[in-house]
Amino acid sequence: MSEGKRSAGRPRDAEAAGAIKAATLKLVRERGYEAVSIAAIASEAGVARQTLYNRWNTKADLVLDAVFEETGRYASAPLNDPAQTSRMLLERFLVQVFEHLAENGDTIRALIAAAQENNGFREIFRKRFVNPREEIVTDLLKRAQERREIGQDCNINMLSSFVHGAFWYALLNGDTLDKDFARNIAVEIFRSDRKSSGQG
Amino acid sequence: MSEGKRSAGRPRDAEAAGAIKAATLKLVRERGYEAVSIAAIASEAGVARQTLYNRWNTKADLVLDAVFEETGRYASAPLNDPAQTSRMLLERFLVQVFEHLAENGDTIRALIAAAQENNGFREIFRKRFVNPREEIVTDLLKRAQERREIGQDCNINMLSSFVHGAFWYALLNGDTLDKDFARNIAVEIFRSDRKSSGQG
Amino acid sequence: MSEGKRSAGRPRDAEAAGAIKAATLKLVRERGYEAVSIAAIASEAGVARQTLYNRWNTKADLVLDAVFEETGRYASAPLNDPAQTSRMLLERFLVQVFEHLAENGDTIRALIAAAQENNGFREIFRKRFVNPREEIVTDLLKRAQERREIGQDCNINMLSSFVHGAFWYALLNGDTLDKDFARNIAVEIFRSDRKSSGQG
Amino acid sequence: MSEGKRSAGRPRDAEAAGAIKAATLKLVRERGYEAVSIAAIASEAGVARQTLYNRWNTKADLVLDAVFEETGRYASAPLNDPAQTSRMLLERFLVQVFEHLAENGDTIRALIAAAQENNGFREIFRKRFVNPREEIVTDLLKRAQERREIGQDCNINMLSSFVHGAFWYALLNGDTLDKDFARNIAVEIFRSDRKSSGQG
DNA sequence: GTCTAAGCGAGACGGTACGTCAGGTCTTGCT
DNA sequence: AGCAAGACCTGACGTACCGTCTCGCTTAGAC
Repeated sequence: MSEGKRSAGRPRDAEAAGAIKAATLKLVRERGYEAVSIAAIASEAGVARQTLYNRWNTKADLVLDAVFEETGRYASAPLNDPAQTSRMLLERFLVQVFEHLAENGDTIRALIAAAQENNGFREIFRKRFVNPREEIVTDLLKRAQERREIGQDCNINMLSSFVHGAFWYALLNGDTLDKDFARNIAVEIFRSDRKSSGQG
Repeated sequence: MSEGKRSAGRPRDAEAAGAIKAATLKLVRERGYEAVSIAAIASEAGVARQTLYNRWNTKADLVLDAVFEETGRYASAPLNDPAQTSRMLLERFLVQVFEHLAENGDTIRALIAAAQENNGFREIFRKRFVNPREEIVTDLLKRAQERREIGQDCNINMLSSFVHGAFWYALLNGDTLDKDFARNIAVEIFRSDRKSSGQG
Repeated sequence: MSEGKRSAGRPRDAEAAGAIKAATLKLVRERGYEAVSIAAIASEAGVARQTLYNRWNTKADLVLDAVFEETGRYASAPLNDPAQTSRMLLERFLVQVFEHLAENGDTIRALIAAAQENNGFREIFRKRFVNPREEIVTDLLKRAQERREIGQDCNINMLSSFVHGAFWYALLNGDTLDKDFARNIAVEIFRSDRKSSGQG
Repeated sequence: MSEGKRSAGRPRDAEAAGAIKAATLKLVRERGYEAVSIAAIASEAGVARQTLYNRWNTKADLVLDAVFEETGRYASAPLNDPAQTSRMLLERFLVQVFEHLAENGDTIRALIAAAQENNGFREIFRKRFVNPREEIVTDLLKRAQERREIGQDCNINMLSSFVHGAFWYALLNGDTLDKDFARNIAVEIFRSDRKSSGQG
């Protein structure tokens, strides 16, 4: 009863979606986003080209879906572990993200690129990818504020932008995202002695 | 000594380069990077398509050149004005940048996207575009450190990444880059009371 | 049994082939073989350029097909009319051929030219165009030999080469192929008093 | 006095013409007429492309010149040797021609092809190549007629067309032109017993 | 000895055509 | 109504030639 009236006609092949997403991820990782054609994905998945068009509007949609299949389920309960400092939690979060990017960075970069060339896709990408991750960090920072690990009038959103911006900037410019980088971000966000007057 | 020996053969049409770059900028602004074909640029410039291929290897090269023609010469003596706080100088720099991006943001976004799809171009883009701007901010921050406006052991490069990352992130996600945003960045970078302990 | 199993997928547009061949013939007749581009044919036929590439490998293949469409079905039952001398039959055949060439001579010349520049095409042209016509003449000459209208040890193939050679030579050199020419060929092939000794 | 007033300016490089023609022949023999570009000839000859345009209007003109340089000087005094039958003389002439074609056949075929695509060139080709060779055969046949080796009312021009037509036809269709073929042509042209009535 | 006219090497230029590729739509018969 | 297959239209790509042009340099005879 849950799904209302099943529409007439042949139902969609249940295995097709999985095969297509798997093929998409495989090819995008191997060759890069731009070098992969829709025909190549269909062929790799053993599926007719039209089947892709039946389910996704654009290549970007499809790749986004494929990446999320794998990616959507990360993220981690322990980010509000009260036994840890917020700095430690942020660092741990970033290490997780960077590990994910070690494998998927090129694909993500391609998605960011695709988002620049298609406003509709940029919205989808923002909603399904950017915003959820942003929320994780702003939540973390809010708790830090509650726990007095960070100043009351700090601009949480701006700090979040610093965090994400820093690694987007690095990612897009080809810098390596390693544990040091994660720690350095966390350190600098939570630094108390930014102003030298604190030392006088 | 100026230009060495002129190579043999008919010299390149001096006006063509200008016309091509102008046409490129015009079309990229009107239609976006991906929607502009080489043929369209050639036609707009009143030039044979082959002439473009004679001078640039890829569309990205050409657009980069065209953008730099206009863009390379901004940037601002007064960033070391000793009568101003570094926070004010940073804010002023960001306002300048954002004004430039108001017109060229779409093109820059397209270039960043193109850089993700072509490693060679990413290097060029980094050298000719990213690094110079980064240097402006790190220089500013170093002087701030010398003037004790910022802590001695702050990570200058990380703060610079925060600055650039913040507005790249906003730019790529479709946020507006206005004067408030510029001020907020500067405020947060130079905040003294980040840690709540400063209030205890 | 007629056409075997129809292959999957959308069938080829049945009208397209006709339109394309008609356009091809029209343009080749108007402008000559070399001056006709594939794009022009496609445009004249109201069809995408790619459609031509889907069906024919080269312009020569296409033109050959187009010419044969019109040309393949001539040729004439009455060439073994026993009430006529072989000389008359040959003359009548040549008149038919020359009438066809009056309209298609330029196209045929272009095909012969194309055959010189492409060995594969020369083979096709020979099989589909040259050999069938040659056979008509050799058959006629064989019957003439059986009917004692021509010497028993005459070299039929050589005489056939004389016939076709004579009008190819004329065609390719721009001479007119009229009824007189047809008659003169037939007369000379069947001449009894070639050697002056026959007059002594 | 012979060559009128020499025009002012730098005289044409005397060696260039030779080098260009040699390069032309070499490349046309190696690659075929259509596959050779003017740029390739210029490059092979070590000469500027414009130099070719200064001296020849089209590629066909150039190739024609190049072939004639080598070819114009054949042909043979002994074709009126009174001690030989005309049949023998014709055979000998054809053997000479076929030997020449063994090396230059492809080039000649290309020229014939080029003549079909350019009326102006066809005229030149006819005057400088076809007619002289035709005259050799018609002269030979006229002498044969005077010597009563051939009937008085034979159509000399038609027989000449048979001779040239036969080997053009063979050449253009890719048949081999060997000594047997030469003999068979001569035999058939001079056959006395064409009509079987001659045997009755 | 300049002057002048032309050829030359080099190579850019406006064109035109090529053959390929990809995207997105459509039309079949089959499931 | 979805699917496999594949033809179709559109339009961009990068390459190859063509014939013309524009440079700076060279080569001569004319003045």
